[in-house]
Amino acid sequence: MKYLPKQIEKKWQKAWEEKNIYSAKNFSQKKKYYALVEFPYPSGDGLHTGHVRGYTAMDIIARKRRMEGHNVLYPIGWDAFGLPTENYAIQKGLHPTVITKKNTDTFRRQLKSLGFSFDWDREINTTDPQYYRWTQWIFLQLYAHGLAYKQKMFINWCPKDKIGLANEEVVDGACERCGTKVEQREKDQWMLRITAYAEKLLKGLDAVDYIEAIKLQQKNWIGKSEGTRIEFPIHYVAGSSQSPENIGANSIEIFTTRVDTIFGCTYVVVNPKHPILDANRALIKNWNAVELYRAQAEKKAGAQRREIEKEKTGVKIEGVCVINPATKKEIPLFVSDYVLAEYGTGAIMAVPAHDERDFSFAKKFNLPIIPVITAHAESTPNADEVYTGEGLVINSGKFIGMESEKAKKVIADFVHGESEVHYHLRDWVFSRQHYWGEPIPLVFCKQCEQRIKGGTFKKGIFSKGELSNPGWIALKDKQLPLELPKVKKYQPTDTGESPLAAMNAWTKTVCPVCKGEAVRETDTMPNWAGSSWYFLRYIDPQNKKALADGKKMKYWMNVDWYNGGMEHTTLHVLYSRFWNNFLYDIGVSPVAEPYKKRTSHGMILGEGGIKMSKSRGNVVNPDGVVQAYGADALRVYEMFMGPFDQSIAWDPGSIAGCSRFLNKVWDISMNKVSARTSASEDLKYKINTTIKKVSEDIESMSFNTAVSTLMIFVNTCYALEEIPKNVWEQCIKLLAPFAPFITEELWHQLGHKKSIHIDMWPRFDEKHLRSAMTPLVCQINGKKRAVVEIPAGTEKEGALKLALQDRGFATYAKDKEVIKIIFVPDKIINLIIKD
RNA sequence: GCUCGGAUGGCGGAAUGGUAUACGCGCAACACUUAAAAUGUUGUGAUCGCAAGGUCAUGUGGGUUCGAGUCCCACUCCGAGCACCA
Repeated sequence: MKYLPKQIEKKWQKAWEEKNIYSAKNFSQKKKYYALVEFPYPSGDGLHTGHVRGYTAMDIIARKRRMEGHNVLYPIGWDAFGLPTENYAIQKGLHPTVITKKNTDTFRRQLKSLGFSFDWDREINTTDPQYYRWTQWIFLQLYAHGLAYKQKMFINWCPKDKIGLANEEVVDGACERCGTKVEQREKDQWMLRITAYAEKLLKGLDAVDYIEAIKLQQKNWIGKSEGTRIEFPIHYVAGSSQSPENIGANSIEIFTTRVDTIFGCTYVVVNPKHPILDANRALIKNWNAVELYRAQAEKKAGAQRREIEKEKTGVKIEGVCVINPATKKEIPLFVSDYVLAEYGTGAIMAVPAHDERDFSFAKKFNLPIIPVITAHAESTPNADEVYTGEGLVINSGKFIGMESEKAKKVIADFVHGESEVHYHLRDWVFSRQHYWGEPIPLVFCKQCEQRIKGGTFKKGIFSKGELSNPGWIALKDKQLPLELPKVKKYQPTDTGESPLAAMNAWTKTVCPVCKGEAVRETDTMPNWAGSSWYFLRYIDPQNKKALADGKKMKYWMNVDWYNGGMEHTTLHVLYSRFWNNFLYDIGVSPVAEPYKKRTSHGMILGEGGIKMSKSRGNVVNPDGVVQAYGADALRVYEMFMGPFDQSIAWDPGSIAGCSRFLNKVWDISMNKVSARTSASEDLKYKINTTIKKVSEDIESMSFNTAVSTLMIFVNTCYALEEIPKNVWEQCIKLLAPFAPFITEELWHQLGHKKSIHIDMWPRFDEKHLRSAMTPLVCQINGKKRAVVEIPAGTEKEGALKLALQDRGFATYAKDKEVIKIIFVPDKIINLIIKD
C-alpha cells in the first residue's frame, strides 16, 4: 500500500466528524483543559499560513492533553465584523452578511481539511445577532457603571477608509490598514474608561503565566509612573501694565517623578492648551507671540508631531514668572508643545541637567543648567552632559550628600508635594463611523436630557452612565439585540457620519425611559469589541438568557493556554483582560484574569524573508500545499521550520523533506513492524528518551526539536530489520498530535478499532533513560584528543584506565606530568599536564 | 533615543558550562532505469596532508574557567515594540 494523503485525510476527516471525538463535555469528571487560539477574521483571501502555524501548535497541545486524559475545550469561531468585508461589499454591491457567509464557509472547509481538533458544535460568529446581543449587553453594563462616556475629541481620521482610528491603529502617522496619512478631526466619540482598570490590569500580570516579553509589553503600555505633584507660585514681574491683584491664577501645578532634582529646576514649561495662559492673559506682555505659537502647535498636533521631534520650539512668557519652591528663586515660564496636554498636569518643572528633553530646550533658549545629582561622590558634574540616573544629591541646600532615591521623599515634603500616580494608558476610543460593526445600543432623548440637567427626575431611574452623559439613554435588555438595519448603501461618508445616520426610519425611535421621541446612536463598535469576550461564549454558545451560564463558566474558566499572534499582545490581550476584569467585578465572570497562560508565535514571511502580501504576490495558500503533500506534511513542516516564537521565511523545499519523513513512517509501519514485543536494551533506551524529549518539547513549544527528535528515532527504526509493534506504536502516538491523519490510518492498519487520538499518551520509564555504554570525551588541557566508549556510571579511576587504553590519547599523556584530572561522570575526562 | 529579542555551514536551524554544526533543505557521486523523475546508499564547515592526523572556525575585541556558542565587560550589525509620558 502506498501513502496517499489525499485519500486517508478525507476518510478520517469524515470519520472524526461523525464520531464527534473532539467535542468538549460540560461538567465532565475528567480534568478540564481550555485551549484557545485567536479566532480568525474571515477575509476573502482565505486561510493564511500564519493561521496554520498557531492553530497547529495549540492543536498539538489540545491533542496531547486529550491523550493525557483531560476533557479538552478547543473551540473556533469567526471575528467577522470589519472593514475589508465592508469595502468588498461596497465594491461588489453585495451585502456584508452574504460575503461573510461565503468567507466563513471557505475558512471552515480549510480548517477542517487541516485536521484541527476543534469542537465544531461551539462555533461562534461575532456578526450573529445572537452573539452581538451580548457584546451590546456588556457595553450597556459598562455604561451603567460609568465606564463609557461620550467626549468631543480629536480623532485620527483616515481619509481613504473614512473611519476614525484608535491611537493604537495609527502606525507612523498612517492608517494601520491602508497606509494613508491620518488627519485630525474633531468628533464626539464614545470612550471606554480602561484607565480606571490600569492598576488592576497591571497587578493582574503578577498572577498569570505569560511569557516575559508579553508581560513587559503590557506593563510598558500601561506605563505606570509614581511621582509628585508640586505647586509653583506665579510671580508678577515688575513693569507689567497690571497690578498683582489682577493675577488670574496664582500657581501652576506640575507633575514630576524626579522631585529630588528640583533644586536644578531652572524654568517651568506649560503646554499650549494650558488654562494658565488664558487666565493670565492680562499680565502676559507678549500675548501675540503666545497666541501665534498656540495656533502653530494646534496645526501640527497629533500624528504629525513626530516630524518636528528634533528641534524643540517654544515661547518665553513675558511679564509672568514662577518661583521654584525649593530655591525660592524666580525662574522663567515657557510655553512649548514638547509638554503634553493629556499627561500629568500639562506642566513640568524643567531640570536641564538631568533630563534630555529639558536639556535640548535649555540649550536652544540659553537657559541655565545646574547639576544637582552626581553619579559618584568623586566625579565632578559636567554641565554639558545630561545625567538621568540616580546618585548623590549636590547643590541642594540641606539635602546635599543624600542618595537621590532617599531624597525624593524628604524633598517632596520640603516643597509640600503630594505623591501621585500617572499612567500612559489612555481611554479607549470605542466609536466607529461604519456600517459593519455592532450598533451601539443607546438613543438620544432631548426630554430626558432636560430632566437630567434640570435635576427633575425620580431617583434611580437613570444609571450612572446616563447621568453623566445627559440625554443618552440605554436600551432595555429585552430590546437587545439591536440589529443592524438592512440598508441599500453602507458607504462611509466624508462628513464622518456613520452610514446608519442616513437611515431615518431606523434612527427615529422611542426613548426607553420616557417613551418620548428619541434618535438612535449611529456609531458602531470597533473590531476589538466582539473579540474582547468571545472566550466566554464558547463555553455556552447557544445560551439565550445570558452571555454564558454561570456554572459552566465556573467549570471552564479560565483559559488554560491562549496562543496568538505577536501583534495582539498589547491591544487585544489588554482589552479582553479589561472586559473580563470588569465582568468579574459585576459578578458575571467567575475569574478576574481570563488567561492563565499566554504565548505568541512568530510571523511566517515569504520566501527570502520578505513579508507575504498580495501586492508582492508571494502569499502561500495552504490549499495548494494540502493538495500537493497533504495536511500532515504541512502541519509537520510548519512545526519543524524553526523556533515557534520567531518569525521565519517560507521554504517549499523543506515541505518535501517533511513529506519524505511521513513516507518513511508509512513505509516502516507497513513493512517492518513485527508482532514480537521484546525490544533490545538499546531500542528501549532510544524510545524512552524520545518519549521524554518529545513530551517536554511540546510543553515548551519547542516543536522544531520535537519533530527532529521523532525524525531521529524514525531513522533508527528505518535502519533496523524489524521493530517490535509495542515500540512502534509509542512512536506513532508521539507523532499523532503533529500528523493526525497518517497516524490514525496506521493505527487502524495495526489492528486498532478506536481512534489513536483518544488513546493514552506514552509514558517513559526512568530506568531506560540511560544507555549501557556511553561515549567519554578525553581531553588534554581542555582539547579533545579522543572519544572512548565506556560503561555508563564508570568511576574516575576506571574511566582514566579506559581512556589511556586508547592509543592516540595515551601518546599525548605519555611522559607528561599530570597536574590535575577533571572528571565528569559519563561525559568527560580532562588531563591537565605540564608542557 | 529607550526597551526587548537575535547574530552558529551554501540555506532553515540544533546544542542542562563538557564531542559545535543534531535534524531538515541544497549540492555531489553511486545504485535502480532505455532515459528522466521518484526512491535508496554514501559524502558534504574551512584549510594543510597520499594518509594517519593536524590547524582554524559560533558578529568584533577583551575577561572568567581545566574547558565558553553558552557566563561577565565593551562594541558592531539585524529584527520587533515604544516613542517628547517629565
